[in-house]
Amino acid sequence: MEPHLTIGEVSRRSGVAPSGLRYYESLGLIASERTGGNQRRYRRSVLRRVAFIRTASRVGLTLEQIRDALATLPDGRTPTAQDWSRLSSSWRPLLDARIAELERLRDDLDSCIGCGCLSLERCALQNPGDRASALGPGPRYLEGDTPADAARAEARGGGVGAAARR
Amino acid sequence: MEPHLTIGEVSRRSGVAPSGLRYYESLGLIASERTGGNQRRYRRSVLRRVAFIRTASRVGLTLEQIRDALATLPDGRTPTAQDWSRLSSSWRPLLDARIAELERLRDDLDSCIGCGCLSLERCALQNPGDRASALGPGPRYLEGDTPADAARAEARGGGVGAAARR
DNA sequence: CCTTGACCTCAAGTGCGCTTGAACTTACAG
DNA sequence: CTGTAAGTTCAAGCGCACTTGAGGTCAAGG
Repeated sequence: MEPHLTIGEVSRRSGVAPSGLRYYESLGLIASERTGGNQRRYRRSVLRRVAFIRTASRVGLTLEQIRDALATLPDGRTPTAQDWSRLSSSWRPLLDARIAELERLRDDLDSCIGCGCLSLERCALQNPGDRASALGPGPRYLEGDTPADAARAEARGGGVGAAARR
Repeated sequence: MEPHLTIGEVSRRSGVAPSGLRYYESLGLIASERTGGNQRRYRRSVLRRVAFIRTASRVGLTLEQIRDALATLPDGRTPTAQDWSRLSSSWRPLLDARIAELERLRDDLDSCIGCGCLSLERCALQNPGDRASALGPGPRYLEGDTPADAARAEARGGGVGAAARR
């Protein structure tokens, strides 16, 4: 299968803007060949790859983590359904953890709502107990000096592939 | 109650770095008085306010939304437990929605995992059906031109106070 | 009085995930 | 052949939530 999709076609079919696709390529998440006139041409498999990237991103992984996960795909051949399945199944625990944390937060909220306390010392909302925090892929990924930062940094750490672990 | 907490004390007791507290103040989320020597002094109620900010932030609100929510607190008097309760109860639907979305994503993942499809046309993961997306407070808040961006922008829109509704 | 640590302001930097703009080239339809 | 839509590169910008650094001031103990 020779590459024949233009960046515009991939963009339309994936919902990712051309600039986004170029950005993905600059990070090594997708690849393209070039025409004589230096224009990108993609093979159809890039669509699945982009689909994976978008979904993984929705799940909350950083592009770096996704790149690492994609790097574990077989080199020579086109990835099989099993390959993709293996990768995406690794999201499961991550999703479970995120859901659990939000539920805990919600329940704490419920138990606090009557008192309106939000006390720093006593309130469950303020003292998460387990220090699992990070809700989404927020900003600041540095390990910090403050307790709050440290706790946040802890909560991080990917669940896919050889994701950067600290 | 005259203000007597230094920024360092508030920082230690809230877990928010001094720079963070100054940043909050610059955005109008908290207030302080000054000593003769221009140093900040806080009243104790700022601790509860900061607690609210941190928790709301964990829930996924932007600082702007939080500021708007805080603006609905009574002007003259110190907020009561009921005031805080009213504010934080507005998080409930937001949390519920986020949880529901993640669960849907997880379930879709489960049904996809066998096939490893991630097909752009057929896969539930790729066609969320309802276009509720946004997982956490990610980047890019502009309403975009692409379908993907539009869908993302839709998913946004706060649930607290007079949050910017487009 | 002096040192030390905590505080001040202001501008700039960071990290992520892109987008935008300028200046230019290519591909294709008529 | 020509017009135009779509492509190219590169640098810079954006939005959020902060942090960092430079250069200086303040407050309290010895």
